[in-house]
Order: sequence, then C-alpha cells, then structure tokens
Amino acid sequence: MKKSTHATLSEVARQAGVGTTTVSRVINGGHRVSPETLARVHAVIEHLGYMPNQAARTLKGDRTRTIGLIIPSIADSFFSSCAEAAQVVARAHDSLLIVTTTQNSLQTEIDNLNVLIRHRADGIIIAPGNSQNQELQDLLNRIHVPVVAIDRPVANSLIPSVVTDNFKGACSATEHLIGHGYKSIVCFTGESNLYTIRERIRGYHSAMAAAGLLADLETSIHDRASAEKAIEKLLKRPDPPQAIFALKNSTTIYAFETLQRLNVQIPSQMAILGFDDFELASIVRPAISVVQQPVEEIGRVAAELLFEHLLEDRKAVSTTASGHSRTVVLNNHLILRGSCGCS
Amino acid sequence: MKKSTHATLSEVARQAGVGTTTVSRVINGGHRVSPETLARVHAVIEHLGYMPNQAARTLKGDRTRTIGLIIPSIADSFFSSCAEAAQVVARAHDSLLIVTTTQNSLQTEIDNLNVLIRHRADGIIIAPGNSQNQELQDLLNRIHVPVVAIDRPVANSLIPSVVTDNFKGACSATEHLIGHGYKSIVCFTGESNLYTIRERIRGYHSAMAAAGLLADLETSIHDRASAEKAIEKLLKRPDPPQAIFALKNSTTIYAFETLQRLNVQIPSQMAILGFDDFELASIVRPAISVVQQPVEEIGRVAAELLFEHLLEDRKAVSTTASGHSRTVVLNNHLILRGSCGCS
DNA sequence: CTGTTAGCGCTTTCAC
DNA sequence: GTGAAAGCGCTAACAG
Repeated sequence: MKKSTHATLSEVARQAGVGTTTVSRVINGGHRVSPETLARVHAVIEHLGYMPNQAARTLKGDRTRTIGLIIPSIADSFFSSCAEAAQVVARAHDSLLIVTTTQNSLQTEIDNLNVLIRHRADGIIIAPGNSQNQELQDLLNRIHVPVVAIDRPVANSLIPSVVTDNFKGACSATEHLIGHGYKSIVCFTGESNLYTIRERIRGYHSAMAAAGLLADLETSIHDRASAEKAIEKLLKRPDPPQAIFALKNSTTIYAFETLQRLNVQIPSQMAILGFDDFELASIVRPAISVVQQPVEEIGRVAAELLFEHLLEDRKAVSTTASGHSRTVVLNNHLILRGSCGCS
Repeated sequence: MKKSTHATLSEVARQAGVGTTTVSRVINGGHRVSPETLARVHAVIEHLGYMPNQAARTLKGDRTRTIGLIIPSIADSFFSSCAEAAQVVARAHDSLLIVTTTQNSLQTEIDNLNVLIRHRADGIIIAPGNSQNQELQDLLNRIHVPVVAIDRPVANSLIPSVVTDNFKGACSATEHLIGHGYKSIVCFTGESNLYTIRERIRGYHSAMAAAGLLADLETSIHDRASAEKAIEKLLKRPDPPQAIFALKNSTTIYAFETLQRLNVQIPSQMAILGFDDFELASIVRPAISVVQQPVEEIGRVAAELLFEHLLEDRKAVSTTASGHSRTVVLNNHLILRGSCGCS
C-alpha cells in the first residue's frame, strides 16, 4: 500500500544491499562513496523512481529552503511582478517560494501567515493589507521568522520593508502637471485608507501647497459608474479642473475610459496622469503618463534582503540588533506620454 | 538554541504537565479532553506561541494538503488568473497551493516537478511548456501523483487536461471576419510550435478553406519591430489584406500598436481580431474584438478535477481505470468590439 | 569507504 | 480522559 505511493530511502538501501547512510550520501552528492556502490545505488533509485521525502529532511535539518510570499492577489500585475522577481531570487538561493493570497481579508492574511509558519518557511515576505492592524502586528512581532514587508511598512514594528517613494513620486507628478500650467488639478484617490495612497495624497498636497494652489480631492471613485458621476460633476463646474491626477491604476483607467466616453479631449480639455504604470498605458490614445514604480525591483530587493537576514541569523544568532529594521525606499520615475500634455 | 526558534509539542506537554497525546488531541480539535486540561494546554500553547510542525505531521500522515501548480510565468495574466482560481479551490479544500514558474525552460519545468514530488504534493497542475517532450512525458507517467494539465494536453499520456477549444474559437473568429465580407485575411501566428497556436491555425485554415478563401500565414511577428516590418510589407501589396487575425495577446498588441502608428484606419482600412482577451482591449480605440478564453474556469476546473481524483484515489485504490484520462474542453466566446468591423 | 544507531516532532494504537 | 511507546523517512554522529 505505502510502497505503491513513494519508495523510501531504506527501501533503496535494502534493494541495493547497502546501509541507509550510503544511500543518503549518494543522494546528497555521492561523496565518499565508491564508484561501484554509487552506480548500484543510482540504478536502484532510478528503478524505484525514488525521491527523497522533503518532510523527513525538514524534520532533521534547520532550514526548509522555503520562503513564503503573502500578497492580496496574484492576478494583480503589481504583485505578480513582485512575485515573479522574488521567485527568481528564491531559485537562485535554491529555495522554493510559496505564494499565498489574502484577497484583502485580514483573517486570510493571518491564516496564511500561520500556514507558512507551520510549514517552517525560512522567511516571509508580506504585503500587509492593513499595516495598522494590531493583531497582525502582534503576530508578526511574535514569530521568530525573518519577515520583510513590501509596498507598505508595518506600523509599530522593527520589520524591514521595501517600498517606493510614494510621497516624492506624487510630488513630482503634481509638480509636472503644475509645470504644464494647470492651476486646477483634481486628485482622484480611490480608497484612501492604504498607506501608499495616503503617502501619495501627502505628496499631492505638498506640491500643490508649494505652488500656492488649492488641493482638490475626489475620493468617491471606485468603479466606472462613480468615475462617470464624478467627472460629470466636475465638468459642470463653472471653471472645470484642467487636470486629473489619479492615484491608482484602476482609478486611472476608469477616469480615462469615462473621459473618452464623454468625448472630453485629452489633454487639451482635461489632462490626466496616473500613479503606477500598466501594460497598455502606452497603447491607448493619447498614451497615458504615469508614475512608474520599480515593481520587479521591489520583489527582488525584498527577497534579497530576506536571504541576507537568513544568512546573518545563521552565522550570528546573537547579533540580532545589527542592521535590521531598516527600510529600503526605491525611487519612482515619471513616464511622460501624451495624456499629461507632453508632446 | 533550538527552542529559540520554535516550540515543540513535547515542550508544550511538559509545561502543561500532560502527555504528548493530550496536546496532540488539543491541537486537533480538542475532542476527548477534559475542559480544564484543554484550557491549561491552550494557555501554554498561547504562551509559547506554539505552532505544530507541518513537516512532522506530513511524515506521519498520508496527505500533505498541498498541491502544486507549474506555469511558465506568474506575471502572465492568463496564468496568474488560472493560479488565482486554483488558489480559491485549494483553500476550499483546506490545501496549500504552491505555484512555481518555469520561465519556459524545460529543465526548470522538470526541476519544479521534482521539487513538488519531494515535497509530496498531493497533486500537481501543470501547463506543460513543451507537451511533446519525451523526458517530461516519461517523468509525468512515472510519478504516482495525480496530475492535471492545463492549456495544453500532454501528448502520449493518460493525463487529464483542461483546455479551451482553440480550434473552434479560431474557426468562429475567422468565420466572423469572413462574415464581415473580408476576403483577404492574414493570420498573425506568433511562434507556432505551441499546441494552442497550432490548434488556432488549424481553425483558421478550416474556416478559410470552407469559405473558399486562401489562407495567409504570417509567422514572423514576435515584437514591435517585426510587427512593423510585416505590416508595412502587407500594405505595400497591390491588394493589401482587409483583416488581421492575431493568434495571441502580445501579437495582437504589437499589430494594433503598429497599425495606429502607421495611421492605418481600424477597421475600415484594416480590421483586427485577437485571440485571448486582455484588460484594456475594451479601452483602446477602437476597442479590440477578441476570442475570450474562460481563464478562471480553466484554473478552477483543473483544481476541482484534481481534488476529485485525490478523493477517488483515497477511497478506491484499485479503481484506477475509472474515469481518468479525460479531457475537459471549455468553450471560448467571441467578444465583439469595434476593431473587427462591428459597430 | 561503509554501516549502526539515535533521534527530528508528531500521530496513533493500545492500555490504563 | 489520559499517557507510554512505536514509528513516519531521513541525517549525522560515531565506530569500524
């Protein structure tokens, strides 16, 4: 019954007429084993289709060579690009990346964290859905596993994070719009309780204030309908805004779509600039200017940071107070296409 | 040293002054344990931040409650949507989905399979990069783990698969273009060694032949430059084609972009229809008509099929010759937007 | 070069 | 209700 499923090391040993140690040596590089024995064991392994049981190995050793990644959704290109980049790093470190998704549910996030801990992941990368949540903070601070946060830092913790400079990005973007001569610039926020969005709002405010302009926040947009309603309302103003700064991808798209449908000329009648690049931003007409985040870099840097910590922890168990708790801030870049008023 | 990392069950048992069996019962539902004991054990668990070690559990039991998914890339929306859907099913079955990516490398694909087998995944879903490869087929046929193929079936094997009806989809699409009155329809294939592409080509050929039209394949397109070259060449013909049928996403986009750049009117001067839907196909102007594949359904059905097999295998070890080796073919749908000539 | 042996942390009979 | 003890498959001393 059991044999039908998976051959075991001792099974191999028996059939090859050797001890288990020898087989263990063979599957771990074959050092210190005589050529004949090695060949014989290999033959039996081949014959049985033997594969070492990772669970048993894990039970002995200290590392599982597994790292976890917790993200809201794998279908979101921002996170899937991070994931892809992290995969590459993990593989380079001979580790397996386990990606789990939370669908933005706090409970699922905590569940996933627990699953990964039960699996004894060597380390975890997480994009905390709600970085303010107490329960999550507690759990994160309690576990003895290196964690790196991405996209948003975890409040009240020493957890290192890899984020982009949302403030500066939004600031530059707003300044750019101001540079085009627009005096009245609305900011479409989407939901505004996320760290990233709040930072971007801050950047927008800062740039507007510096230019002596009035900030104008539109927080109601979360789908096509609300975008339409909001934009129609804006157009009815005696002096409609000249530009829209959209703080997230979907909002940018909803706004763009609506402007098109309402036959509002972009950028002459209303310019638009979005935060976060997306595949077809360069294909639509006019092409959409955006603040581009170094998405792959986030995933890559986070994974590298994590492995760095793993190595540190391995060699110096007591030097915990070393370089931890740092935050890596990556730069965003303004990609100028037509929609903001550039050629 | 070890304690610093993770508390163990026996540690909990000792501190709670009970046997390991009792603790085991507690963490597995707490049945057959007296209320007081239960409370005491729970307290210690809480105090120690104890988490059962999955590796140890796996070593005992038969299932790991883990399934693997092997796809070319997680950043490709087609596969990431499949993955997301599979995640949901896996979670519903209280299992962990491990997603690995091959970057279209056969070796990585085989490596990933081995990793998953070593981790004793209960089952595996794979989008085989090269479904014809002998080595992969052998490995897949040898392992005693339920496997389901998606997007492309594995040749020469009894492995069940979940695919879309590429032939019929391409056929209907071509017929639709023909219905618009176009006589000269070029088919942009992209690389043509994949199963899906070959099926689509077959569908195109079939529809063209049925209408008594000449098939016209353009296989050179793999980036912006090649698209531009090919389209310029087509336009120079004395009688340029009236429509393009693009067999894959990226090709559709390259072609669309080029047509725009060359100021070719879509669809009047040249119509275009793509295979596989993408987020912004409906946003660009004109919106692009496509053959839409039920992406989420592929992932969902594949995962469900897999769990179905797992359950079968569990209850009837000998009924192996039951309903296996079937292939599920999902229907594609034509989404008509402006680019093909529809309103 | 090779084998014996003792666990890793957990579940699971089988007694009490 | 509860616990003792026997492994699950593997690795790592420690002897030869």
